[in-house]
Amino acid sequence: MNPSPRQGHDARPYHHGDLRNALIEAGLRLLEARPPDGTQDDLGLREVAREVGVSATAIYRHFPDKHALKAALAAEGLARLARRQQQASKQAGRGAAGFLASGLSYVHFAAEHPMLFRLMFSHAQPDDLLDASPDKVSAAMRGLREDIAELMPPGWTAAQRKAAALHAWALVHGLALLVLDRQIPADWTLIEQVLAAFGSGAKPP
Amino acid sequence: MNPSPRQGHDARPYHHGDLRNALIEAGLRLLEARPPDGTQDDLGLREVAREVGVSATAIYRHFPDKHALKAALAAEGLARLARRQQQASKQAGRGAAGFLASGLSYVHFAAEHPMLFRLMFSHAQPDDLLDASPDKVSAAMRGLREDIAELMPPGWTAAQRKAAALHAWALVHGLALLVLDRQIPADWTLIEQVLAAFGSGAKPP
DNA sequence: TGTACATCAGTGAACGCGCGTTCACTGATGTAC
DNA sequence: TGTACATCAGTGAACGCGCGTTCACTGATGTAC
Repeated sequence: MNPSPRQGHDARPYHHGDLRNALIEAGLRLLEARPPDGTQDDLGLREVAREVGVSATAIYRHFPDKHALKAALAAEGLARLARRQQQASKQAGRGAAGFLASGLSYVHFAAEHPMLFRLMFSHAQPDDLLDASPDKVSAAMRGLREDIAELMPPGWTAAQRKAAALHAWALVHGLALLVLDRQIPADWTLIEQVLAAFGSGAKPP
Repeated sequence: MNPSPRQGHDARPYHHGDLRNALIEAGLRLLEARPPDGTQDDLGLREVAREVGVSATAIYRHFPDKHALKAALAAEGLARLARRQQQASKQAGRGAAGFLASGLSYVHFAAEHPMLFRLMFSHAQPDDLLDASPDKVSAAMRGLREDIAELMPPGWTAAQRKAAALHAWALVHGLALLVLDRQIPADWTLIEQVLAAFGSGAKPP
């Protein structure tokens, strides 16, 4: 009958069994609140527990150790990036416009969630994501790669397609990190121009 | 007369007045010895002192704080990268071959000194390096940009040149970091193929 | 050449801190009879 | 409906650790006379 079984003084920001989700959300919140320059190095286990309002040791009911918690955060970030890219390219249509939208959303995501973006790639499992497919990072990348495939003339060889896909990923990834590390200004007109030139200029070597 | 004034029991790896250099070299050595995955987060002040064989507080004679020490390491790394790029492109000649050599040396440097490369960009001063010039990062980038300038058809506008320079930098930077984060294998044939295609395919949008 | 003194690079103890992880525990919830 | 018991999420104290920085100091080197 009582929807809140923790007698009255229960003001926790999560319901029974949801501490795992609450921890992930808290971790994301802390990452968002961090200075984007990467100065404040590491997300702390105790820090996340504090944010949720729970003892530090409670985390060990849901994650074997600190690394597992961070990996879960990275996975959530990758899922969100993938969702955003798919959404952007679907909305823009196929072909060059889709590629531009997808690539721009990649850089935008990094700029808006700098510390999460850094965490995603420092905790993604090492794997050849251009060939091997069914893991989370490659899921996040699939949208971008499909758009690139659409751009390529049908006569291209597999090697040319692979090189073009790598080129596109490296380009947006490099742009994202140069913006995050403040090596270039977040000049979206310029960035869009670079991506658009790549999308429209694609041709076999 | 005595070339080693520190009576006999002087087995320090540096000469009088050279502790600053010894600290920087020790820091570089420690960075080289670190796992490349970025797992071992931070270079410690005490750690560097230990490597030189000196008390931790001795560092404060030469650097105001930990950040200054790391900035000096970053500056040294940037200088080495710049030297290497200039050397590579000079040897390969001007034009597309020079660009390819310069870009490849960028990615190679990152792959060979992963933690130093990361440090360089996490401690470089935030600045617009595409326009503003006379600092250390832009010195490191100048070689690459000059090679790109050589590639561009004379009829290009300033905006097109700027976009192409950014494209080239983002491309090699992205490739470097994807390799460091093990998102792609260190497949040098493939990487060279991507850079060569970019170098030869440059044309105005 | 010898003495007095200032300089200054490096020392070592101490500070307060936050960290990840362990451990034995508490106390509410769900189940069996 | 009531009682006995197992489960299990979360607690709080404690561990050992390494960190950056401070402080008063030591002792060798260089300089002035």
